[in-house]
Amino acid sequence: MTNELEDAADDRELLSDRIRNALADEIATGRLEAGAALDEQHLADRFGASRTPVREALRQLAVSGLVEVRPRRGVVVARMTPERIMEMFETVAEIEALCVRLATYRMTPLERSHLIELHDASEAIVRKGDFDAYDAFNRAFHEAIYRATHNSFLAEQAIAIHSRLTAFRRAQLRQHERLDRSRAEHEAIMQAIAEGDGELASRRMRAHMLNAATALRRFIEASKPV
Amino acid sequence: MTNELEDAADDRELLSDRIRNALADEIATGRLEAGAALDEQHLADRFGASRTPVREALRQLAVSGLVEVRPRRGVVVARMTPERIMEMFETVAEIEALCVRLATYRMTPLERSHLIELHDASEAIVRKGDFDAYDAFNRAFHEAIYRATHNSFLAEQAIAIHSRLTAFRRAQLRQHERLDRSRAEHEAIMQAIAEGDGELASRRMRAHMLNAATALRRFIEASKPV
DNA sequence: CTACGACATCTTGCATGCAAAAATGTCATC
DNA sequence: GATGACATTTTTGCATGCAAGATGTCGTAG
Repeated sequence: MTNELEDAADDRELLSDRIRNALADEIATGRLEAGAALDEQHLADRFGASRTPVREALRQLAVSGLVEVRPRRGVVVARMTPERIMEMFETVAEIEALCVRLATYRMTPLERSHLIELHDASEAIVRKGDFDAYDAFNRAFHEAIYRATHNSFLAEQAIAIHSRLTAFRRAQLRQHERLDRSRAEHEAIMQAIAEGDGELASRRMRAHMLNAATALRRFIEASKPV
Repeated sequence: MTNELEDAADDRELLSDRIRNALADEIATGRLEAGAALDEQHLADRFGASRTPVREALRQLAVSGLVEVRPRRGVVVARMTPERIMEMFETVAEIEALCVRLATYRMTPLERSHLIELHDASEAIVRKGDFDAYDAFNRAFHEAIYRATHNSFLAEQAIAIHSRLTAFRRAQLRQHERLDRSRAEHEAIMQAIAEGDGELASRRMRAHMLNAATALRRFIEASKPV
């Protein structure tokens, strides 16, 4: 009778939602790798549920693009081409750029000081070379910017798209010098924000994100010697 | 045994997908109005299906934000506050602005001439005051720009967000002078594209979208004398 | 007349059942 | 050894069943 979700958080939360969240997390973190088949019965057994909530979860994941449904032929973790990944990175870069521009003009002093705090704390993380901690910080940093746009719809969209790249970003950030550069780029963005120059912050953010993408591309090409 | 989907397109398409598409269309066009309850059994009867595919469709619509699921209390068509609508408009405006900037720099001559053709044809539509035709043209115009970014992921996101505003845009465009102004704004955007000035095209597109939003806001405030 | 609560009804959430399509395996033929 | 027809197994797509939670009604107490 034991299953992974048995003592999960809230009993009022729907089973299908918990399964969806669990799978989304596994896909985002890369524990479920691209192309992996998601057998309904197998997942149902794994989560101690029936196929119905599993199916609902899979259909929902398909809408957010994390899995691919091939009618009557099963569901697989979304398999993305390098081109598509680069497209996603460019999109995220542009959205981050526009978020930071709006945020620069709209953030409250409180939001600004919170962002500075976050950024300052990241120095210690970089020094320790703690990839997981930097990952968490990075997410917090970018989400703080999204929220500072004072446009919650935009923030939601940004978070959704950003999170779809999590799996790739993790791989890419596991390089020490990239961690260093990432923080330096954040520093430059912070400066532009401090000066109230949204356009400059925007350009720097775009460059920051595209640098990350380029680092990733190199990483992919290096590890896949076709 | 008659139901609305009986002679629908492709027999290989999943029932749940057809139901989802049908509902998405009804919500986008406003035939199903915000706040309307979506009873599973009722919809199942309406589509000549059982509750299972209906439930799958509803859950998927919830992910794309068209409906709201209140656990154990049913599903309703997403009810949006004026603030949220304005947020959505701003988001769309910014995304359109970035799309047209990228498109200006990347579109092929073929894409450019296609866009010009579309724009030219819209003059007759405005003269006739054919709202539905202009609606269709407008969609085609904007989607042509999305595609011209040569970033299909971005284009998909843009289409998804744009379509969520369809219901509101329709209401807003049913004013003759707005139709006229809309075309004039397109004209200005086309000019910037022709000059290869992506930044200018971007600013004009943002203004164009925000004008539409402002027109809508007036419309809403006028029709809701609280 | 309002507030409260027991009861009845309706709806949802999930499990299970079943038919059809797809995948897989078997075996004969070339 | 490769190929293809056919049987078997597996898996999906959808229908149905049932229990628990939500909602509505009505009677009674205050």
